Amino acid sequence: MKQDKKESSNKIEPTKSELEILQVLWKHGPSTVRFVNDTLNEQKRAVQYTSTLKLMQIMAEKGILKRDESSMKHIYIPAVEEQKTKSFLLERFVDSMYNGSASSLMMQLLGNKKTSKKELEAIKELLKNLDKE
Amino acid sequence: MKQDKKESSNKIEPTKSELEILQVLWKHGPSTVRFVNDTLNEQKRAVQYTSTLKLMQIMAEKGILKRDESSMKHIYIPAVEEQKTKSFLLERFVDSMYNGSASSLMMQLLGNKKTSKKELEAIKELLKNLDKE
DNA sequence: TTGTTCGTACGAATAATTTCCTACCTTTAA
DNA sequence: TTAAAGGTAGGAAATTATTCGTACGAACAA
Repeated sequence: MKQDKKESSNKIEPTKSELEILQVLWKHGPSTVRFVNDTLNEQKRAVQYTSTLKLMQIMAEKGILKRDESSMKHIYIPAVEEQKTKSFLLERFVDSMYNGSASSLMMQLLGNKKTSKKELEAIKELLKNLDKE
Repeated sequence: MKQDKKESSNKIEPTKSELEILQVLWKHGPSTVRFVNDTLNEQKRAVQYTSTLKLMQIMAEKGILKRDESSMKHIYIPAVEEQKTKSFLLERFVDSMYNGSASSLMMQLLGNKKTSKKELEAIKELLKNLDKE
């Protein structure tokens, strides 16, 4: 039995705008276009309703989103789990920017002025615990 | 005295292709278009010389690259230091993907199957040392 | 000197992404 | 029953990014 249904290609390659939409869906769960559009306008930038609609339709076509058409107001939901997608994107980022070296990225993170003391502490704590295993 | 010269905007927003070119320059230092193009063709994908030329010219216009035109073969060099650019891009990535939480990213990294044992060890080591300070 | 090779400049074609207009249907309140 | 509000679909336009053809000058070997 095949694993995937009908996605022509199962590449997860969200564009910048698509990622913004995914953020909203990840944060708030399955949503209508109206909700996503409102949220984008509040939190990001002015964008026309039909623009968001179109984009989400395209994402559904591509297989990035699934949608429930049972009611008139379609409900959209990410086709792939948040963690899986983020893992993939992170991996790609590390590969292209740090030649695949996670520890290089770490170094950068630790040296980054923008990473707060609190964050640093949290990271240290995290690793300390991990070390005990 | 102003800090910047004539760059209309000093936003560092390299596109995907531009990033590929930056990688080459970061790795090999100031280079000619010919060298960059050859490297891309060897290590990445088939691309015409004039395409790489055009892109690098555009990058120079944007202020992403500087160039030395003293000899016929122009020499290109990144306008911003590797670390600075990488820091910026990493920060943006963390902000958009992990809501600014570096430790969240860490967690992801540690849970990622693709992060090798060796990498994990290196990271632990890194943090262990950092902890002593 | 002459032709071949290698370089830049620049315009335009193509591709990818994003935006929005228009048409038309459904729901709802008057 | 009708008008207004709110939905979807789809095409086309606008924007951004990428690719490459053509023109032409400089270097160099024959």
